[in-house]
Amino acid sequence: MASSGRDVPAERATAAVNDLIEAREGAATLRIFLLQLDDHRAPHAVRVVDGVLDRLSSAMSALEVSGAAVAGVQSPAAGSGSGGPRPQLSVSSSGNKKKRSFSRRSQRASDTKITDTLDDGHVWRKYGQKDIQNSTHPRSYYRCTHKSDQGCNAKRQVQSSDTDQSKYVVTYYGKHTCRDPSTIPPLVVHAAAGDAPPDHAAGNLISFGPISIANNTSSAAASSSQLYLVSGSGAAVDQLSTSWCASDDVFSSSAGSFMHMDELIGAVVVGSAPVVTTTSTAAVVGSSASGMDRGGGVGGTAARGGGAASFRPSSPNGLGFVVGSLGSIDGDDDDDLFPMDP
DNA sequence: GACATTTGACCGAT
DNA sequence: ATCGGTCAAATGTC
Repeated sequence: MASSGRDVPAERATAAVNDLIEAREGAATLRIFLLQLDDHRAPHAVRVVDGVLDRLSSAMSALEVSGAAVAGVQSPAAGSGSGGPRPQLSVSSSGNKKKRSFSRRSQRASDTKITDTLDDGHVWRKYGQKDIQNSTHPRSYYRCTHKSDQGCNAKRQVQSSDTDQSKYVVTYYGKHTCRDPSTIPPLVVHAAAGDAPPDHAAGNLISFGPISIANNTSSAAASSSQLYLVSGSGAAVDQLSTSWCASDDVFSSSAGSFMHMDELIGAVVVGSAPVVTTTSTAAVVGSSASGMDRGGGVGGTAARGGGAASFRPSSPNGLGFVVGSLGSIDGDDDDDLFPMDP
């Protein structure tokens, strides 16, 4: 079958080039690390790594000749310099069914990898699948699951390898601008004397990463619902304790017990994920947060400074959530802790 | 009910 | 005309 001298598929070549690049970067990192080692064997290790780097460099320069064509790495219209995608073509309004603004392929730099797992630490949402001309396997199209809530434009295409069924050719487009809950360091906003929490909040500060709200998003669900709770009493303020939130129950490791949401009266929640849309970071959302339940609540504090806020209806005591950019939560200071998408 | 996936249709590029 | 990427309605799952 494959013995007829066919060219290496572009995607495989691209993957190979990318692997070389990554290998070289890794080796370079390792070299730096070795140079910092206080070990008599380090110089020898550095020489070995240097050799590896040389080999990699020469292999890459050899590929570079035809590599320009090979590389999806540097797609023709790759807009790294030109500011990304070319201007959107006018949306066809002729059709009464579907209209769209296209972002065509090859408009952004891509990064192709061959992996044996589809789990890359991000949560993806599949939005299409196509049979591809010279491929035996269909290609699946994914976008970051945080596209809707954070405007993350990362995408990937996944195709089973033609040569090795157990492997996938994964091509990434765009970069993640979202914050994955599992990778976010807990954000703790210490209440300074000047920006004291509201009376009833008793200094409880809760921060969380981007959330998808509903506890149903497969692997992300668990981490999405992590809450970090800082007790507001005395020295405990400086103690960060990890809390796990399942539905309405919050476990506080410092408290050593489960707390019901209702007990967290007036806690201030600071997050990075605009549950609503990225354009509404300054909106107070009481009824339309896509995932958050709605209802009335504390309001005052949570909404102060312009975080998008929504409130759980099940919380008669008015636990408030501030969702979205922290913004100038305590005044006019432009003290955003999270960069928000335009 | 909310969210994810499937799948046929649409549409721009080639 | 064909291909590939995306949309969005229908469907499935929790």
